[in-house]
Formats: sequence, C-alpha cells, structure tokens
Amino acid sequence: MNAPEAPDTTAVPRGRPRDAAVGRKVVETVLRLIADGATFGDLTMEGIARAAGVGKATVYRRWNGKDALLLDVLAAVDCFEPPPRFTAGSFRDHLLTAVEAIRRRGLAKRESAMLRTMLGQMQNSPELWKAYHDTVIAKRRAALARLLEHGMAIGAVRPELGADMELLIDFVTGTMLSRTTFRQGASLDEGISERVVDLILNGIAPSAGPAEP
Amino acid sequence: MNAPEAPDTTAVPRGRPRDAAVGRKVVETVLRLIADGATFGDLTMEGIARAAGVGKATVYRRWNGKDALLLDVLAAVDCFEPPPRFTAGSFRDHLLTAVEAIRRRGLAKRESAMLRTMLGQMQNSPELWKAYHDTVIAKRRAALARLLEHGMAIGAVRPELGADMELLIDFVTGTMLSRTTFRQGASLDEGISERVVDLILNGIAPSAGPAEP
DNA sequence: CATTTACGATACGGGGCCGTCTCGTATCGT
DNA sequence: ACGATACGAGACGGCCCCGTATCGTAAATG
Repeated sequence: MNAPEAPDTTAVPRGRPRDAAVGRKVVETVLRLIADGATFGDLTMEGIARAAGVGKATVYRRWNGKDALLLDVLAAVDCFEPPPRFTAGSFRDHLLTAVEAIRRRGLAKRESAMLRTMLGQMQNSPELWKAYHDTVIAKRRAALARLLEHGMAIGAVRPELGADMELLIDFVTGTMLSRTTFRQGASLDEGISERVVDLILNGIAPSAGPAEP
Repeated sequence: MNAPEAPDTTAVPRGRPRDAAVGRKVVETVLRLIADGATFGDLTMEGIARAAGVGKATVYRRWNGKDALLLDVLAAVDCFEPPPRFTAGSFRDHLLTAVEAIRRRGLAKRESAMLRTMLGQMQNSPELWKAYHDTVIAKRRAALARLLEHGMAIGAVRPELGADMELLIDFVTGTMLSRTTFRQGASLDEGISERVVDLILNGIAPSAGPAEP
C-alpha cells in the first residue's frame, strides 16, 4: 500500500535537482546590490534575476516573492562573522575587541549598508526587521552582555549598572555604532577604538581619584 | 526663480497667484507619508499628489521632480525644533537637557522616521544626505560642541578630550541615538536620560581606583 | 470686460515590473 | 530510452508610474 501522505522525510525528487549554486548566486547578488546602495524598494525580482544572470522563473521557483527572498538574504548576512573570543587578556582588552569588531563591521560595506537599509524598513516590514534582529543583532548583544557581566564579576564594571543591561549595551556600542552608521565619511582609523574604550570606562568628567591631573 | 529680466524685486506676476497653502500641503503630506513608514523609493509624484488631494500638474509646476521636492521637505523638518537653551544650571543639567532632546526626538515619529529613511538613502543620493546633514544634523552637533567646550572651560570635562571634538560628540549622543534609532520598542521612559548622563560623565568603571574583590 | 496664470481632474503614450507561461535545452531517476 | 524537473530566455496581459497636455473653472491684473 503506497500511501500518498508518506510520513518519511525522504520524498524522492523525481526530475533534475535544483542547482544549489543558483540559489547562492541570487542571494549573493542581492547582497551586492544592497551594498551598492539599493534600498529594498529599489530591488525588483526582475532586476535581481537580470543582475544574477538567472531566469526570472528560476527565482520565483525558489521564493514566493521579494519578502521571502529577503528573509533568506538576511539569514546569509551573519554567516561570515566568527563569534568574538573573550579568552585571555584584561577586561579592557576584551572591551577593545568588542569595539573593534563594531569598527570593522562599519568599514565592511556590505554589513553597514545592510544595517542602514534595514533601519529604513523596520517600520514598513516588522517581520523582516525581527528576522534581522534575531539572526544578527541579538547574538552580538548577548555576547556583549556576557562580557559585561564578567566585568562586573571581576570588579571592572560598577555592579549597580547591571540593573539595566540593555542600556549598558547601548552605551558600550552606541559611540562606535553612531560613528559608523550615521556619520558616513567619519574617520575610522585604528586608534579610535582605544579612545572610545577610554571614554566608555572613564566617562568625560575628570576622575576624582588619584589619577592623572 | 521666475524673474526673466526684472532686476527689481517687484516682478509683477500677471495671472492668478500660486496658492501657498498648496505647497505647504504637499510638503506636509510627504512628511506624513514618511512618518507612516514610506521610504523614498515608495514615494511617487503621482501618489503624493493623490494623497495631498492636489493635481499632479500642480506638483510638477513647483518642483522638477522627486529630488527637488524632497529637498524642500528636508528643509521643513527642522522648522519645528526650537534651539535648546543652555542658560542656567550646572553642566550636568545642560548635558541632561541635550540628552533629553535626543530622547524626545526619538519619540517623535516624524523625526525618527525621517532619520531612518535618510540613512538608507545616504549612499544613493549624497546630495540629499548633505542637505539633511547641513540643515538638521550639523546644527545640533554645533550646539553640542559649544556645550562641551564650555564644560571643559569650567573643568567639568577632561580637557584633553577636546582634541577630537567629533568623537566626543559621538560619545555623548551615541547611547541615546542608538536606543532611539536602532532599537525600536526599547523603553524610553523619562528616567533613562539621567542614567545615560551618569554613564557619559563617569563611564562604567568603578571610580575609586581599581577595586579588588 | 479680456488676459493671464493657477487649480483639480483626467487623458495620453511610454516604460518598467508583476507573476505566469511557453519554449528549447540540460540533467536527474527509473 | 523515457518521464520528470530545472535551467535561461523571453513573451504575455495587467498594473502603476512617468512627464506632458488638455479640459473647465477660479482668481488675479489691466
């Protein structure tokens, strides 16, 4: 008896299998178009297929529409980012690593363009924003939260700040994120991360302790 | 720009004068559409005219195209923002006023939506971004620079930080700006500005030297 | 009054994208 | 070999927008 609703997952494909390289090529093309300045409104299924050198029907065979395609594109964004390692070194070194990661992402055209484009769409398509947030942003913030809690545990961070970890993360990331996202063309030379870390640790007020005059 | 060869300012217009209310209505409509989530790519001259209840030819009579119209729209953004007053109070109070201004702008749908939309377009249309930067952003940063220099003069801000005023401004604005722009839905209750100011002034490290647990 | 320009509405040809469909060819399992 | 499916290419009707032009009406000058 050959039940048509066969529960086994190996639903034998019958004809020519889909070429996985085609799907990758389309996603890569969309990432390139966004990096080149296209907003989601600028992207068209027809234009994507043309830019990818792919038949339009092939794109529609894989994705129902632009939103479904963009969801897969978002999932591919963070595939290239190894999670930062906080193994050895002082808390200040770890903090510097985190800030440096933001700086380098700001220099990466694809990452920063994607973030800016997503920001413009977060009101329009909250599902897309949620996907970007969950797959890209949340992971980074979680890693930073672990770092900051470690800092509080070893006394490098004022413990009362743990009451609002989200705000603490905004504070640690905000300076470099503003610089890379809002201020296109702002200097992003290497030494800047050091100064940002100094500001994050010590603030702008003169230190009351027996430090530098 | 409708003065062919009349050097005197009283170039007598001959027919029915343009209704200034129509121009205002169009600009206001575009601002509303952007606040409702439209990106620049979503906006069309035809749709704008329809939403404004205005003839399409009337829009084209005033602006050559979408870019020219958007330039005027940008110029209208900051018309509603009174410049902040730094008259009395401590430096901390002034800083709180500045941070509070960012928080309130983040709550204003029109302002934050415009900023997010502009970010997505800054690569695509640098002229538009320059206009937005010059008419909106530069003024706020200049006011903040004056505040920070005042703070250094009275000893409330470490003077060596004046070496990179742009970075200093990024640091002061970055936390609240990140929260209002990147993190839609994040809490923006009133007390938060106080905590941000504390972080800006004192940083995250314990102030009384290296405390050993 | 006549003239001139603005206004809202709408019609016009042109062009791009939509989503589907049909080709001819290619590549799989049977 | 054969059927089934994927592939690139492109045709197709439909829709929306572009920028201009043409209505009839309204409001200013002379």
